[in-house]
Amino acid sequence: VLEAGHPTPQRKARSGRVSLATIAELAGVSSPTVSKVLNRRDGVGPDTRQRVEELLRDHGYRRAHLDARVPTLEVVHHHMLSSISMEILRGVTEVAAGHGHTVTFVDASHEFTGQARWIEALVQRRPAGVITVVSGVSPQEADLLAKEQIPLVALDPVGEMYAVPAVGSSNWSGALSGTRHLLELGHRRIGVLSGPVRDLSARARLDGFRAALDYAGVPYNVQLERNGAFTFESGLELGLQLLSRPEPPTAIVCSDDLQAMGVLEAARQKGLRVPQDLSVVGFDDIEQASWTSPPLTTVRQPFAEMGAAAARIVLGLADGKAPTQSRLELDTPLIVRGSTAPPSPTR
Amino acid sequence: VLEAGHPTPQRKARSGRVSLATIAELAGVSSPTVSKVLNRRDGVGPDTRQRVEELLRDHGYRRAHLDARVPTLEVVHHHMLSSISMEILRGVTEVAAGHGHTVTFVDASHEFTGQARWIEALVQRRPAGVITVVSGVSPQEADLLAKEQIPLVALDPVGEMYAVPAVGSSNWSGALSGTRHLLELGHRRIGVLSGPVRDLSARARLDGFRAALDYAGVPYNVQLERNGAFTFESGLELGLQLLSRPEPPTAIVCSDDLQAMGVLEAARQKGLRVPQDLSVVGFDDIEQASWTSPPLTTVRQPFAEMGAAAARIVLGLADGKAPTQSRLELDTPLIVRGSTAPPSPTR
DNA sequence: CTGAAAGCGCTTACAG
DNA sequence: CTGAAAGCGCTTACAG
Repeated sequence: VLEAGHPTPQRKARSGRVSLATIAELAGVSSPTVSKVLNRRDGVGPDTRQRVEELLRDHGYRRAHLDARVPTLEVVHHHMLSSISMEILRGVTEVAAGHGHTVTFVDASHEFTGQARWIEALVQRRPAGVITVVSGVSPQEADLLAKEQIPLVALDPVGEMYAVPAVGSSNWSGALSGTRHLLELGHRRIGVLSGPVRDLSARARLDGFRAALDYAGVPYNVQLERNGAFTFESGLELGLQLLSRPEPPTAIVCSDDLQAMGVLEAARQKGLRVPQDLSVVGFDDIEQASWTSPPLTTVRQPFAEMGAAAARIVLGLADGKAPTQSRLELDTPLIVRGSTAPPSPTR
Repeated sequence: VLEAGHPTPQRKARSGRVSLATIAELAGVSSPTVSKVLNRRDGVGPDTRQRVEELLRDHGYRRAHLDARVPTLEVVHHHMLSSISMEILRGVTEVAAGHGHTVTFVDASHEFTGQARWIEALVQRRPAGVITVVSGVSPQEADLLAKEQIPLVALDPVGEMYAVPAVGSSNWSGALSGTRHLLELGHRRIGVLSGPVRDLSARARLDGFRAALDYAGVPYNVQLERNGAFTFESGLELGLQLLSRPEPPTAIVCSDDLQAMGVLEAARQKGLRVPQDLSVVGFDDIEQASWTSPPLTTVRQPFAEMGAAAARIVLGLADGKAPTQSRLELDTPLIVRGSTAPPSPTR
């Protein structure tokens, strides 16, 4: 029953949605009160708050606008790295969700026709922060983000650093401990498959390998070093090369698990048993590493944790908190499985 | 030089950004004019437009608010499927980007503390559409999305369908052709590893397998059927069971590549050579399938294409276009590699 | 082609 | 605890 004389102003229901003012009217309170409830501010009586909350819910109220600074972290990929990218994304998402942020997946590996460059589109969207995965960002891109005050963290970046905060893992120490493991088992003729030359983390792994030999007083034999890509095919091809030498290595350290899987296949093709005739060490500890035959001894990169750490740093940056260090390196433990053993005495 | 008497109102530069009014002032035009330029409406002279555009650019103008309906597709995962999820995401992203849409990655596999249920948070964000990956959505969740007019497409959903448009692949025909391939090679004692019983696509694969036998007049032997999970471990365990039988199968059809990799390992442990002593067929054609030893013969699911198709359908739905069919099935070609061969005559 | 005026959907600062 | 008033950052409808 309407009270006599009570005005019933007609709200234009734009797009069929109720406005804050409508809710206020229905609740018999003012707009500021509804606004306070909506924004979880205090200064609203418990009954009023509850009544307004109910109305808001029942009428499916949604704000008409969102702040342009959207609670989103954008994760930019230039190369898709299948299960690795997924692990990183999982880590980022977990932290982001805990802070009420959403995660946008950006594939910058190819520019789409008619699209602005990914960075321009990204800037337009005004995310709270950006995380680049594996391949970093150009100095110009970093500058643009800085100018736009969009915080950026590089995850395991390749190449130069332009003072962008970064999260990586201890590539050098990882390769060092993988190599030491082989040395301790008694190997002396150890081959190494390195990664892309322009890739700093690949370089760090190679240096860690060399450092371990050096430290153990084992002379470095360039003949046993092969440079390749982070792929199965590369591991297969270079593994075959190394194993076809007159004096083949008794162990091979790889810079990537895919490579190591290629080496496992090379050994198979050469009729060599792993680990009896050849020990193999990988890098990354992807899921498949525990399913190879034998399961792969490898250096673990904690991808989900790296994603989570990167997310925490961007989120902090967005809050005006400078990171305590410009580069965070997570630990790379050696996971010993079945692909390593002492060298056979006959070889 | 300032004109005498020209007022210089002080704009409060909130958050350091210029407002539309500031730009209008600088351009010596009114707000409506700037608004028109901004929204690419006509009714603005070319010179004026150009001047305003320049000012907008030079001052890095950004709108303070965004329409709540954001050009975003949200991809919801309940289980992470490593490289498969990544492929799907790639397909979705490519199509979305082509339509100026962004892709948000939602991990609904566990609810985070203090967070609303993922669906509530999602509804608040008002994406243009939602794609669920592999595990679908509850009827309540589907209803909520329908009520909120947020279009939904289920990618390869498990279980019931609640009239949600879906994109899948031809599971039944895929398993049929994988099995036929073995029959044509001469196999008769063929084992099968099925997937989770509640999973409709797993069921379709099992049925395709049975249909192939049936059609070829090969009697079905339940003893050679094992029910398991889509994991390496499951494949290893059940493969071992099957291969330990007094009359082991000469071939095994798997419902998943990971399972098939487990079977490969089981064969190895049993001292059986693949494909001479045992043929193995997988399902999915994940990247690793070509790196096993021998490379896996498998039924390909075109994940990126499925993601792309799902994206096209939600985008259409968001545009008010009903899909031409409620379920789209993409083709599942058989990829013949090295893990299948005629059965050895001695076995 | 342009802009004064009104309006929308909020929020803020403050008086009571 | 509540809300009238002012204000922000836009857009709309229309007069010129």
